[in-house]
Amino acid sequence: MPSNIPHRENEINQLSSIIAPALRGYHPNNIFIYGTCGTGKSLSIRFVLNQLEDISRANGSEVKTIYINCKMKKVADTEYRLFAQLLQEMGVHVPDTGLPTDVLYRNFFEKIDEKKRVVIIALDEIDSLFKKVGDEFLYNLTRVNGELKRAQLSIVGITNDLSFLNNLDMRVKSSLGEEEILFKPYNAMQLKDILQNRIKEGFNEGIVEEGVINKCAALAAQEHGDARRALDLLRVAGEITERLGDPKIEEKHVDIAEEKIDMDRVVETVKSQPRQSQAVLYSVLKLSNNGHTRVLTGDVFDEYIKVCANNSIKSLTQRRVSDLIGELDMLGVITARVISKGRYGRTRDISLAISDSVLEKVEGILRTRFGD
DNA sequence: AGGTATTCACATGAAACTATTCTCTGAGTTAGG
DNA sequence: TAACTCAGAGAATAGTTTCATGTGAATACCTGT
Repeated sequence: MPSNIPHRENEINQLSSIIAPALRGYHPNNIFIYGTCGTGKSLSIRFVLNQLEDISRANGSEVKTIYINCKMKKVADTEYRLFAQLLQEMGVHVPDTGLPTDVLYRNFFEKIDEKKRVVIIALDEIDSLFKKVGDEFLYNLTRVNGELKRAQLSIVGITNDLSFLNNLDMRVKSSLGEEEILFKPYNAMQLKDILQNRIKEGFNEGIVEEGVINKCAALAAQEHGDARRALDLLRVAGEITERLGDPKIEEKHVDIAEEKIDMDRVVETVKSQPRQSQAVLYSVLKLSNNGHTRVLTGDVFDEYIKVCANNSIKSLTQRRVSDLIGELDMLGVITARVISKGRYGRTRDISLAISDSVLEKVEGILRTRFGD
């Protein structure tokens, strides 16, 4: 976490002024924050919440802030786990399983309401949780305030899905969206500034060439101004330079970094897929190697059955394979477009979405796992 | 020629099932007093 | 009598299967000219 956050002064001020009443024991409005990824949303809210806690500690007011990322696997990606995590943050341990959800819910209320205070909960990537379990938990949470006797609860929702608010139930929408803040993407100039800031803290002077900063900023600006992307590029370029023993970071290192980030991402996701999903991917791979111009769901399924037979794996239904193909598409390993071939049905047009060098590596991994 | 109806090959949805892991509870057992 | 053991009921979750319904447009089939 950097010590200062350039180009987000406005947003941070807004956030602060909305949240500040907490220090005087008032209930701050619920806030809804949106903006694409890498625009500093999480960073800003965490910064503000930290400050709030510091100040409240200093002047003795009862404020508790909780930051939770709803996307983290095994942490808060279901309603049960969200409340489990909230309770954890309040200092109560709850088991992973075995308890009914509404018990957690009750415990949570009692815990919050045990004394007079203001509690602020920031739910990052709230849309991913919503997609999994619907908006019931949000409704419950927003409704809480009326039921609490002593404490006050405010919610900060963070999402990178701009249309998220529209999908919500009206009641939740009006309650959660009391205040809205939009984080705009950084432009290339701002990205440069951010990079320069970090370079001052992270690198020795004169190591990073001017062109490198421009390049990182430009590449990231193409990806809707994603600052994290820019910083990753710079960091990986730095690592590569160090490994090669070169004295300075140059543009060519950024090129390698770009390639490597992509490669690592794909290889990691492929490796971490369950066996069935890998088998499906392997089938896609084999088919497109055989020069099929158009790989369709049916083709993949047939091939997949063969792969399963060869490896004595229990094969799944077509329904499931169809979903797996969709998942691989989401992961960006393959591209699967739904097309209609008129009289000849509707299916997915599937192709690989990875560059040749990465492909080679992936193929190696899968081949050792499934043979020919 | 132009318009409508069919039809294909899956997509997409919903519900239900399987297996695993874990808590809670109460009955039965056991050790110690 | 308190402490311990253990089986059974219930939960949460991930990953599937089963059943049901949806769908875009290339063709087949009509229609009237």
